[in-house]
Amino acid sequence: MQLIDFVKTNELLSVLSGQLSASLNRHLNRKFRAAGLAITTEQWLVLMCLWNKDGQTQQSLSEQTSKDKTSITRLLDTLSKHGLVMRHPDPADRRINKIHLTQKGRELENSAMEIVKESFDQAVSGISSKELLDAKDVIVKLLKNII
Amino acid sequence: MQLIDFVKTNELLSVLSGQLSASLNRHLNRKFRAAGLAITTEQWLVLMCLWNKDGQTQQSLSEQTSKDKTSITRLLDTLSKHGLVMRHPDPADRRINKIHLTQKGRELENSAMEIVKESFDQAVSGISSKELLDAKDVIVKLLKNII
DNA sequence: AAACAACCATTGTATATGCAACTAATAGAC
DNA sequence: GTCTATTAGTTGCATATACAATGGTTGTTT
Repeated sequence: MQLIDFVKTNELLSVLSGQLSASLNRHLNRKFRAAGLAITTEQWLVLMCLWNKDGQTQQSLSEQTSKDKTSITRLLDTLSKHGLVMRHPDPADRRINKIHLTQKGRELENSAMEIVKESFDQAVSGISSKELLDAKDVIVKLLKNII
Repeated sequence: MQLIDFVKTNELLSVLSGQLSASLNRHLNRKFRAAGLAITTEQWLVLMCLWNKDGQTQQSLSEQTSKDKTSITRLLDTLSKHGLVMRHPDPADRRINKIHLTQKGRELENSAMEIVKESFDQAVSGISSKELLDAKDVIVKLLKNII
């Protein structure tokens, strides 16, 4: 018996959502790789924050992504190593790094978002908007219950 | 703006589910630790398969948990190191390891499942059964779309 | 029986994650 | 102004994850 079946009969929605998350993660990682984009889903998530607003602090990225600030430190180490972002110390507050996209980092936006959009379109095919909105509401409620 | 808000306005249900998964993971890990149980959520998932049916192969565990068999190899390395499971080579087919719980591994079941139940009860509080079932259906549909 | 394919598990390598403890810098209280 | 609390970021450690490649083992074909 697949765990998914066990879960279905035991109401473990949360486990299912973990499988969805992991599955979509793998899916996206493979698509990025297949398209020659040397980024991971996690890196994309951080980049998306920066495409939305460049020059943010690590603390801010940590809050937006709900990742530990340690994880952000190391994700940025990798992104920096790959030449997609740079840390700029803030002269006004020397505790702070402002994170800026490089040219290379900015150039990734269109191709990466296109791949993401394709994947998400595939994921939601055959599911109505109402179903998606309702499911999203439930997930938000679950999130609020355990935060 | 929290990423969660960005996501809400952009229909990225999948990102939300990733946050739910990560959040519940952290939540459970902390509860296990607080209760003095030296296991992680991922280890619990594998142990749950074994509590359900002892003596399975790694391949089988891999399929049930939707994890790569490499991940299972290493999860079992850890579980074995901690004395919760043992690998028994199958004399009938020397490619196979049968994974068996130790006494210590069996004894964990009740306390671990109690903690999980508490957490899940907390997560679903204030959400109706219908909402949960509908959300689960949507997640299963999403999963099938990207597998 | 030999050759080939399929299968199970492991190792190498890279990435991601979070807790605890730490350093450094700023803000606030007095 | 000094002492303290808070904040931002990093490092040490343990864990988790997956792809690619490999070693053995079993099954299949001829």
